[in-house]
Amino acid sequence: MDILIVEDETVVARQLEETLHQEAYKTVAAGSVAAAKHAMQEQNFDLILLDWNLPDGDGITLLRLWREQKIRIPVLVLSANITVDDRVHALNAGADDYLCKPHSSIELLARVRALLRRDAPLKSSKLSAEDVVVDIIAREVSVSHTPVKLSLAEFDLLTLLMQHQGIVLTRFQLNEHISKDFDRISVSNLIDVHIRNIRKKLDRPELIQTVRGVGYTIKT
Amino acid sequence: MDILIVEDETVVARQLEETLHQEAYKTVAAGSVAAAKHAMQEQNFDLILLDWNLPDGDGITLLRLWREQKIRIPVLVLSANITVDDRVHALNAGADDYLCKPHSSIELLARVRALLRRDAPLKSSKLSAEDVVVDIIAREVSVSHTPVKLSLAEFDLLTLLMQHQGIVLTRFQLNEHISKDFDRISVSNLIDVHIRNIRKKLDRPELIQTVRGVGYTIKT
DNA sequence: ACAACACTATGAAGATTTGATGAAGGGTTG
DNA sequence: CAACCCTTCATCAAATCTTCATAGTGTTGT
Repeated sequence: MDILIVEDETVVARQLEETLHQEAYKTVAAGSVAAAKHAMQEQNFDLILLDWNLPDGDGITLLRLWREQKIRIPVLVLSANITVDDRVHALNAGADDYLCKPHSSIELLARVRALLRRDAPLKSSKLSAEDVVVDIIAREVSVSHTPVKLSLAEFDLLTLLMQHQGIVLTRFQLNEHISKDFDRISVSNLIDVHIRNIRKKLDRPELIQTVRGVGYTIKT
Repeated sequence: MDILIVEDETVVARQLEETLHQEAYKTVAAGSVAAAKHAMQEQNFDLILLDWNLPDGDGITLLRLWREQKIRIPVLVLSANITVDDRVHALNAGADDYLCKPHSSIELLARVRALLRRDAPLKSSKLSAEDVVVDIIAREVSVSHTPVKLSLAEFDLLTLLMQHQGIVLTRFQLNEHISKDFDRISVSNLIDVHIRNIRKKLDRPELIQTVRGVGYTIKT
């Protein structure tokens, strides 16, 4: 079993490697996004340990990239202080599990074993409403079994709405989850435009309902 | 609005506080049953977030104690367990709502808002009178299981009346809750018109009763 | 009981707000 | 540079808010 460790702090990386070697896993360490990409081209891995903060980019972008390339290797995200929202972000981007640092070696090994077990396949990562299915890990959307291509923002918006079926989400809440610049306050109708594009692509005008004066929602 | 957070894991407690601070709620964290009791004697709270598992006792006992003391502050129970039994136990003990961990900040805030919107604690996020049900989180109204579409002002007015069943609300009070311009003092029969429209849409003329010379009310 | 009054209900019209939509500029990527 | 995506903007249509005039109903005093 080969495990790729993407972690910039060499001390932490070496600890991880030692722990994993205890159970005879083979490891490769990459200290940056570039190194991780390179390693992935060189070799096939069975599992990836991915640090959230990297010197030349962040883990979430890398993870999204892999998932878009249909790379379905289980990914265990590591983060120093993972907030509830980070956790949501991680799962949205296609992570299979997450672990807060610092952690015990027992905990790490338990999760690694769980992810490597073939008979326990990746957790159900699909959300559905009507005949629309969103696969978070594969980052694919389909309407009555026909795949539909959504852009990044469109996918994230649809996912958020699907994850909160029955709850009305305000434009502000929706905007917070798709914008990378936290400080920028959008006064435009950006969300409206994205929603419109989603509706057009899915050809299901009724799926996302407008709640006038409040926001948008997908009913249960 | 002051919120008491009873949670022993400091990491989780801090996440909760951060989330709540986003919407300008003031928070106090207590890491044990003893600390929670002490905090309750020091200060008045508008809402309590209560973890189910605590180091020196469990949440359900604490909740029962409070309810026996006629402490009627809304309590939102947090738990890692998802079983139906736990949920039933929590509601039986006097909890107002129930949330599983991990959860998104949006979900938490939605439920917190729903619970703070009323003065008298009620189970779950739904208000009802006769066969009319108002779901605050989904922002849906139904009459004998048939959904009814209300406008923003109509929904807010009906909600306010439902939250204060048995209490007569004056036009001034009702107006304050739906108007965005604080300074504008309505001298018109704006509220009357909204009430009329609600009555017409719900087809329940008796639900909202007119109290001549005072305002409107919904009886218990 | 009756009139005078005060308060509420109702219908409709005008004003305002909100969302939908098409198009276009700018940025990024391959 | 070509394709794609994000973002903004102007405009139109529709939903909603607000006002007003008038009709209806209960209340009070004589």
